[in-house]
Amino acid sequence: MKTTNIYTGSLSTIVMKLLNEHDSMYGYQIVKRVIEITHGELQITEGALYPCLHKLEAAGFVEVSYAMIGRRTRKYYKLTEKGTRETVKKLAELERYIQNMRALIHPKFRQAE
Amino acid sequence: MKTTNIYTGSLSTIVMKLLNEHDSMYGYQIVKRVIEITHGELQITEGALYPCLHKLEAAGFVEVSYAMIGRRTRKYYKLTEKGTRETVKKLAELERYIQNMRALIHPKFRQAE
DNA sequence: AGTAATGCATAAAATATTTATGTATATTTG
DNA sequence: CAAATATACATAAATATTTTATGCATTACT
Repeated sequence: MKTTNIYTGSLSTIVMKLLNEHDSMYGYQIVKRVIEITHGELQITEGALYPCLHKLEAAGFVEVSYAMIGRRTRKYYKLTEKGTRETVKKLAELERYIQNMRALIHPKFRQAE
Repeated sequence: MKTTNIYTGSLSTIVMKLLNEHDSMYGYQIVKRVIEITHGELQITEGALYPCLHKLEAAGFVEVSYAMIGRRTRKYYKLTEKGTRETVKKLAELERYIQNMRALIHPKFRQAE
């Protein structure tokens, strides 16, 4: 039984929060930044990241611009206003997740009934 | 774009921790207990729970016993020793997840480089 | 008697991620 | 300078997980 990945379902939250902080980022930069912040504990795969970014774009949560670096095209993603509102929701959801998991895991921390 | 479920990937951790606390539980009880603890915010579906329990059993993490309640059979799950060791790992993984997500979400909380 | 709750379970569809692969440019290092 | 590594995008197949839908049967409530 391959242990399930607990990070499943968190990718878009992570990406959107990073975009919210950095104003504008490109894919490779996101991958590196996550490794940096989590000290290598979380390594986003490109196969997950790019489809995620494309979905965010399709949903109107990010907008895209291009930059030429030498002869190479770099694709920048930036949160739209709609995307920023969605990010707020995602972060609130994450906070609730953490609170709920705390309640489940540390019964002492359970809120009053 | 249907928002992704952040609880994805956490089900077996939740189940194993509850089993660890309660010594022995049956499926329906797990569903109800999670609703109770999270004040209805997390509702485990049976379609997810039962396959999860069966996988835990196949992996040797839980063992099963039956009880007759009236004319109805109730199936109890109990952590094995191996399952308890796995639960410890899962909980450590969850703590790391929360720390990493905190580092990603609240840059102020980031650990020293 | 009919509805809701208890209790198990599976299957189809939807969703998400990992792994593998592909293409191309740029930089570092022996 | 050639080879290895890093940068940078992307997609497809396989895998994993969950939601939604369905089914069966018993028990409690109204």
